[in-house]
Formats: sequence, structure tokens, C-alpha cells
Amino acid sequence: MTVDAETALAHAPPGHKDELRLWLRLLTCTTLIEGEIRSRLRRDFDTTLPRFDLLAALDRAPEGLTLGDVSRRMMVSNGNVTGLAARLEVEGLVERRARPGDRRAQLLRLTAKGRREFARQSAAHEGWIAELLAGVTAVERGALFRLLGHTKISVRNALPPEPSA
Amino acid sequence: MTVDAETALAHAPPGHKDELRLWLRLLTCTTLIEGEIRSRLRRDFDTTLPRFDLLAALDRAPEGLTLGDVSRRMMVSNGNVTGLAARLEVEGLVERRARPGDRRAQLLRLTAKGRREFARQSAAHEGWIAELLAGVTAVERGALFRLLGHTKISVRNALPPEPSA
DNA sequence: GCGATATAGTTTAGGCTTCAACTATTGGGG
DNA sequence: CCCCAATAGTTGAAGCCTAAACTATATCGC
Repeated sequence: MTVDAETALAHAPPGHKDELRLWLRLLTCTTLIEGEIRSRLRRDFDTTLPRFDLLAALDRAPEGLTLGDVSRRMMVSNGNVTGLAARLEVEGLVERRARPGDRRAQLLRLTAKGRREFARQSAAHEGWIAELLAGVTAVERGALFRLLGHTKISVRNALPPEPSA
Repeated sequence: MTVDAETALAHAPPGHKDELRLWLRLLTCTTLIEGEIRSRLRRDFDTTLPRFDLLAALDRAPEGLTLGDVSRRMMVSNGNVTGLAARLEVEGLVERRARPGDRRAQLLRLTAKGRREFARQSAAHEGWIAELLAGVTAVERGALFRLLGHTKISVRNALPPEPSA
């Protein structure tokens, strides 16, 4: 009976507390880990997470990335990268050079110093993450990875489509 | 043989790429959801996530919270709450009053306007989260919730102990 | 070629965030 | 009572971040 279905729906719990609690827990986990990583980056390397992330992006692209590439990969705004890159350039970790054939764009690359510095930071970083996740078994990590993959897809599908890259 | 164990360890993959990939995926999920929530809060209510979070904390504590309470619940610094509360006070959503018997502390409470406003925002927020997580089944959500619980414990155990509240 | 549109990047204003230094108050121990 | 440590909150400097407005260059369609 349609009435039953409708009634069932009308009487269903009006809220989505379930999803909300999941989101809050997801956020808590991320906040805890991220805060600790930020704190250790500052303590051990006198740097910040955004700086580290930018170096990481460049480290994976030896041929260099434009500011726009970086902005898309880091999921941050364009203007953000401008300032970040400027600071890293002052510190001598990153260099800009023109992209041949396009006078609008410029390629960002790690300097030798930048590569050295990132290698140190990245090794420590990897250890920190392993340390923080040490209480999660390999099986659980596998399950989490898979479930978060579904979550990512769910969110992406619900998002307004980006201007196709 | 001890040699075998040691050898196995020495020959184990030196990295923890596995944990790293899990962390990056966790971060991506959180960043995607959080970014969308920020964007909708701005679009529909002309407000921000930190403001919303502060209202949410106060909504759950009708008797009021000190700035320090809020700072601990939101896991942000003390000075951060000072500015946040000041802005919300200007907007008339929050009010301060002295805590009887302690001239250092002040209680933060929602005004009537603040309660009204938060009710609107919070209903929308709950719907957004449900919408973004619609592609994750109830069973998966349950599993995620449990696994993230383990993760939270793992991280907390690896963290330096806080000055016991 | 040329005009419309899109892309690359910068700038500005404003808010968020932390850390460290600071003021004020409270609560002990001598 | 008085000093000292702890607690509550504020302030200032610096960096991170976004949206929106802007400049410059590239590209497409005619």
C-alpha cells in the first residue's frame, strides 16, 4: 500500500543524526592528526603544513608545476598559492621560471636546497603518520581506505561539477 | 631464530606508504566535505564554519560556557575564541556575563536571536551532510564510524598527554 | 586580423589561527 | 598575611585562506 510507504517515511526519524555523528568523528580524527603534524613540523623544522604540502607537490613533479597546477592539487585558491610560493622562494626552497610558449604561466620547481629539505621533512612526516596510526591494524587500515574511497566518491558526486580541467 | 626475526625486520619495506596513503585519503575526504560546508554556510547564511561551530557548542550548553570551555571543545587556541566571540557578540548572536564568584571568567551564552539563527543553520547543515554522504550505505557508515573510533583512540594514545582537564 | 572568451596570476580586504607575551584573578603554603 | 603557582582571558605579530576584482596573455570563431 502506498499509504504505508508514505506513512513509514513520514514517521521516519526526521533527522540524519547518524550521518552527522560520522562526519563529526571524521573531522575529529583529521583535526587531531593534522594538529599534531602541524605542531611537529613547527617544532622540528620550523615550517608549516601548507609549505610542506607545496614542497610535496613539487617533489612529485620534477619538471615543475604552474601555480594553477599547484592550486588544483592542493585544493586551495589561486591567490593562496601566490603568497605561499613567494615565501618559499624567499627561503630559497623553490624557484620560478617562465614556461616556454606561454607568457602568462610560470613553472615552480624545487631548488637543490628545497629537494634536500623536503627529503628530511618527508621522512620524518612518514614516520609520524605511522606512529599516530600504530594502533590501527593493517586489516582495519585496508577497510578504512576502501570505505573512505566510497566516501570520497559519494561527496564528489554530490558536489557541483568543477569547470572540467 | 632471532636472526630471522631481525633479518625480516631489516628487509621489511623501510617505509610506511600504506599509512601515508590512508592519511591522505582521510584528509581528502575531510577537506572536500569541509570546503563544501564552508561554501554553503557562506552562500546561504553569510557565516563561517568557526562561527557555526561556536554557536553549536553554546547550543548544547544552555547554562553557558566559559571561553576556556569553548576553546577546549573546539580544539582551538584561547586567543582564537576571544576574537570569534567578539565578532558573534557584535552580531548579537552571543552574550557574555560574569561568572559569579570568579572575576576572571565570563560565561558565553546564545541570545534569543542566536538560538533562532543556529536552529536554521543547523537544520540545513544536517541535511547537507546527509546529502554528501548519501552514496555511503548505512552499513558502510556503521563500519566507518567504528573504524574511525579506533583511529581516534590510536592517535590520542600517540599524542603527548594534555594537562589533565 | 579581431573581438569575445577563457586562462594565469596578482592584489586587496577581511576573517581564521597559532604562539608567545601579557594582565588580572584565584587558591594555596608558609 | 603574603608570595607563588595556576587559571582566565586579551593582545600582537605573523602566517594561512578565501572571494572578488583586476591585469596580462592566449585562443577560438569568424
